[in-house]
Amino acid sequence: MRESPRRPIILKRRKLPFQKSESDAGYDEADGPRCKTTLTPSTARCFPDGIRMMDHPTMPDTQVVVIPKAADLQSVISALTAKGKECGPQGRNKFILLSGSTSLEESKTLGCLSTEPKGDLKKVKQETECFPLDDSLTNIQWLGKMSSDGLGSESNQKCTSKDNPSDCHQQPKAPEKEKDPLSERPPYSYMAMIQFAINSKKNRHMTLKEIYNWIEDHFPYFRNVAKPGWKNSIRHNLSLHDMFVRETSPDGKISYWTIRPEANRCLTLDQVYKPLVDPVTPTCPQIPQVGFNKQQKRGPPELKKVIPATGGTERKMKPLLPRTDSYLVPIQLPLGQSLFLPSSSPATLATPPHAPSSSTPSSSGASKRVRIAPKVSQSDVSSVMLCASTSQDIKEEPVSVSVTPEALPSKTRQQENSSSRRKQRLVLPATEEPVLLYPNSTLFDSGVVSDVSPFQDTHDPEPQPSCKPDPDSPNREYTFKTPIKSSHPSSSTPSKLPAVLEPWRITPVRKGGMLDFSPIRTPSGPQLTPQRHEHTPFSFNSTPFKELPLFSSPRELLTCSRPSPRRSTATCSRELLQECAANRSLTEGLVLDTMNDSLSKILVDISFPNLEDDDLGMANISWSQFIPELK
DNA sequence: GTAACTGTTTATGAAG
DNA sequence: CTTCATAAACAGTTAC
Repeated sequence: MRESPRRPIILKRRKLPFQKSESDAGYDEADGPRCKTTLTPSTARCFPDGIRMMDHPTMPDTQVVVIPKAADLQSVISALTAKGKECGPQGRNKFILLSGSTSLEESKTLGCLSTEPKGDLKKVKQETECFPLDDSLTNIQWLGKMSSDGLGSESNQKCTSKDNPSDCHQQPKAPEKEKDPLSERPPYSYMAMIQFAINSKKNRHMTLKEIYNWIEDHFPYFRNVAKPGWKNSIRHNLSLHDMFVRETSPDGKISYWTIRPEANRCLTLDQVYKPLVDPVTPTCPQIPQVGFNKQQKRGPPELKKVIPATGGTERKMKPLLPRTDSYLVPIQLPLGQSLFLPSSSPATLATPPHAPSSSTPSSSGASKRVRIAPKVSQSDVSSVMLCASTSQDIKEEPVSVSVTPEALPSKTRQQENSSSRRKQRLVLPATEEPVLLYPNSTLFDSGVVSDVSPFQDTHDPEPQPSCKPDPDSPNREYTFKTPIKSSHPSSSTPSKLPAVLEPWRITPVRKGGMLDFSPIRTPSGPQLTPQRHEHTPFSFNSTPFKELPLFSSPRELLTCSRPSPRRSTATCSRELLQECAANRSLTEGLVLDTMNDSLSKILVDISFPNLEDDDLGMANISWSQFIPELK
């Protein structure tokens, strides 16, 4: 490496301490009084009947909101948004949304809503819906009232739109920059630019060449200034990040790249580029939303840093990171026993005893670098993925759909058997799409039991059709990624903390093609099938996710409200899970905390499988009844 | 066969 | 310690 890479602005740290930082207060000075967290009639504005809100027992800034199924989610979100705004950063501005049905059968966490004091709500989205998200929700413009006319500088917004005329309006022409846009490197990371490129297409897939072209077209720097190596970097990024999925055309002749829908925030260039109206005024609405996280403390200085010394009048980019800066944090809702029903699904808390250490990247000991796992065929990979990616990068944990060798095209199989280094597996055409086994399983041993062998070929004989995303969506079969992406941390940007080590993060697949991000573990039932490993269709092992402040367990999260060291959580987590299994008193979920991040989407979905048998009627039950802790 | 392209992986360093 | 950029080796594919 001869030259130090210029770190894109977006690379600014996004990670946030889970606990609310006092420094955050710096952004809300303009806001009204901090609201007291307790829900009062004044704060509970216009919520449809049946909505229950309660303060989270341990998270001072969070409230649990139970929304009747019939309720209009959007209106609720709007109301919550308003409420969050009122509350300001010190108030309860995060909401765990639980959908409540007349019975709890379908109750689930819809997501978590985090609001910003500034009022630009972090939207909540029912991520069980198909991806990619509708632009209305994924559009980040809400983040900062941005106007696309500020697109600027580097993004010369040339409307190339050969493929996508819509790009023209999507990426409005930027005022010509005075500054020699041709020689200025865009402040975006390759990952971001790739996303911009891919998202600029309606079908959201692009060939490598198209990506090159798009980038060159929109960022002349790469055409005119950058060394040829930038293409290598593009390829590298495509391969490296889980969010990018390579697919081939039905005829197998064309290879194109897509973004995993659940990881796709549908970022487009105009969405992240915003002029800084008043560079010296940190009160810019966007600022609070910038995912500067730790750097937020420094606030303005950081921001200034990204302002061109010469220009100074505009912020080069909206510090919205396409990756996950969001914080998916596990939560656990203490629930009455009644909520725990014997699982009809393989979901289980019965985490097989395993030695997480063996698969833990950190377990490599002193080795600074995580070694890449040995090449394994995809079919051998049994990894568990939790998918809750929200960001660009969310660095998704590998999703692993176990594919039987038979399911692979012969060619692919041959490659697997060959000594070829090429490990990537293409997304298969829908017709060849591998099916999941045990779709309901929420726990995949393989991932968990890494000590045994994460690469064991499960050879699950019976594929399951469930969890089949839109056939046209890249969302199908993420498994055919390289092992590095799909199962183990390895690479120049090593993935950390394999999801498999944290069973509580495992997401079951829900039938009907809907994603179910529920990490909830139900007591292991008879269905617990040890062989079931890898079949989560989506995994969130992309970078962002890895960045999440992880808790060894939801309990830890709730009780500690602090980030815990990532790498030493496996054991604890397992123990906790076992404990949970024992007392059946916990419901776990993930909370995506976007409070301090740019992330706007909530990808949390906690489901309560098998509650249909439960007699509880949500409509008639107050959470406080079975969640005493929630007062 | 060869070059070019594409994709994967490893390695390293800067910045935060 | 993490994230990202960069470089490069290497392998598979494709076009000529």
